[in-house]
Amino acid sequence: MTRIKESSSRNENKKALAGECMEIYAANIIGGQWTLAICCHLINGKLRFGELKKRLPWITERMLALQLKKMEKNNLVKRTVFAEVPLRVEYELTESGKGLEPVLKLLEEWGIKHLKTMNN
Amino acid sequence: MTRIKESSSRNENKKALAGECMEIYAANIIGGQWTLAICCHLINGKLRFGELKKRLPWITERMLALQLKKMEKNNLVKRTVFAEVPLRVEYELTESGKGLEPVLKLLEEWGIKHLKTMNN
DNA sequence: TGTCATACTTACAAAAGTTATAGTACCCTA
DNA sequence: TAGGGTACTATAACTTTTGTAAGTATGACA
Repeated sequence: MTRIKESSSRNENKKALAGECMEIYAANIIGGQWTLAICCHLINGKLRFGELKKRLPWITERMLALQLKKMEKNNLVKRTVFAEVPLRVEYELTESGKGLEPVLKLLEEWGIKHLKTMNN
Repeated sequence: MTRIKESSSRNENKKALAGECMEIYAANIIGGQWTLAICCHLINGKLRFGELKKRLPWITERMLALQLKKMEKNNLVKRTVFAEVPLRVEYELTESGKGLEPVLKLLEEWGIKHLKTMNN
């Protein structure tokens, strides 16, 4: 999972900020390059690894696997393995993950407005 | 400002995602390590460079300057220089920046709830 | 003349995050 | 026995972000 150095100033700062401020904590959790994109696709229901891959044409398998693992660890998605052949693994949002929906909506609204202010 | 390589896959992916999805666009804008922290402090009114520095004890001058410059470019903050001696420079949120307030609130609420789900 | 305060900037280095490419394990089917 | 599909993993290279330490410009003031 690309280990991080617990003792780096960078990491310390990040933890300190997230510790004293819940919006920063939240932003850290949803902040990976592909995290929100994955959320957007899962918000309509569960998907298999391969389905997600198809919907995110530019992601590499490694990144998809890494992000999903991180999201699972962060309690955003639930992973279910079906012992079939070929193997089937399904990913779906947890309750906490679904709770992001209003956040995403607001972010989207803000983004639209903000983009307009940038174009003049 | 630490130039980025326009042609990297990484940058292309980022642009593609932000282009098709406004919540990702928004997340990219507020996603710097210190961006939200700075917003939180400016939400109560304008502050000078040195005042911000005091309120963010672990930030380096370099990072503060970089983030503020990026936030100015992204139309989140307005920079005003007063030709006094010693120099005085004030930073305040733009209208767009102030528009982040409800987003921050929701993020905070989500963060609090989410944190609870992680502690058991 | 030298020191002080403010608001930066620069050069360099380290860390974290992302991408590229190839390979694994499982078991089914031909 | 060989090939195929699914869901990954391993390793290394590369890009971006952040940190460290030192230096700049300005003009007031002693």
